[in-house]
Amino acid sequence: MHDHDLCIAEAMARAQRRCRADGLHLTPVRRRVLEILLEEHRAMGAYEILDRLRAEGLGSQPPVAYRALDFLMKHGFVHRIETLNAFVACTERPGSADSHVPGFLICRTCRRVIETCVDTGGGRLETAAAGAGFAIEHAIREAAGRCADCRSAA
Amino acid sequence: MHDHDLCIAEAMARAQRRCRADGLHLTPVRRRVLEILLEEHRAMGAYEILDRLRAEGLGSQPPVAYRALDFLMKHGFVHRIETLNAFVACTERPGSADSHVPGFLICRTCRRVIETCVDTGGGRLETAAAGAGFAIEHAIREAAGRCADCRSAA
DNA sequence: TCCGCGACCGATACTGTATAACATATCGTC
DNA sequence: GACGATATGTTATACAGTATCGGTCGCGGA
Ligand SMILES: [Zn+2]
Ligand SMILES: [Zn+2]
Ligand SMILES: [Zn+2]
Ligand SMILES: [Zn+2]
Repeated sequence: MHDHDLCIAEAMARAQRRCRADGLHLTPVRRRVLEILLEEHRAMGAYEILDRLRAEGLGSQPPVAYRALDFLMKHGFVHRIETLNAFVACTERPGSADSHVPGFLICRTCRRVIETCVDTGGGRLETAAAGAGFAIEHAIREAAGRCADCRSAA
Repeated sequence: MHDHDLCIAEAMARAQRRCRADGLHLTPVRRRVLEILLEEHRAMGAYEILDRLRAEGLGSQPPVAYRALDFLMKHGFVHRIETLNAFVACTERPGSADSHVPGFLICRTCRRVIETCVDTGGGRLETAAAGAGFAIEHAIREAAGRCADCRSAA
């Protein structure tokens, strides 16, 4: 069991420090989007996030949410889950400068996401790329399935 | 250099045999969608495929294309490229019964896709899944970058 | 002081992706 | 012919993402 309020507070404090240190503007909208993703602790669609913002008077149009998400992704606070067209707060190395290569375990029932750092290089994909003269710029690994909680609940 | 007409004909013949053997209905729409993807030899959006079908009088509404793609994916003739929300004909083990785990090298310039079979098990993602009690049902690996042709063209 | 500039936000409108729901057609079986 | 299973036609709508314009605010320089 984990103290989720504390978990959120710490993550927000870390983000705050990182932004201050690097001269990034963690504006109210951006801050709140990150907070929402940390609170939910699961993958959320852009329009679901937008609904929250709207309810709180922080912007009601798609570009508001997408701009905030772009900022948060660019600086490593949030990841995009391609298989869901959704977004999740980084739990592994949030805001790390070297954009780490994350792998995701995505529960198809509760949409909670387990993030892991995966190695690059040496895999079959990298071998094939080298053999074909293909220059990899960005790789993703995502696995769908069911988390421990949802399995025991069934 | 490869004889693309022959490449398509062989792939279609294989698909035909497989469907006959397994009692699957390779109907005109399904057949044509597979053929289009083989001809193009790159990732295509559902609506791009639909435009072709429409021009040929084979159906004009989104569900027509999506249903054909669902059939072709279900039986391993076509793969979905999650990072592009697009579809590509399987070139590795088309129609193989055991749904193989494909990895994709996706050129961001020409949208051509290199498919490779990647191993499952032993990777960090699998290790993390085992540790967390997460049951992986479906894993994907996609890498974006630039193919050899597009790199030498630049 | 005033101006220009850049960063952010607000809003409209649009494109693109995907599915729900219901109607129709076709075919082999009883 | 009635029936169930399968496939297709059609309408409507939900969900995802972008282009573009305009406004505001803070800040540095003429
Ligand atoms: Zn991360
Ligand atoms: Zn779950
Ligand atoms: Zn070919
Ligand atoms: Zn290319």
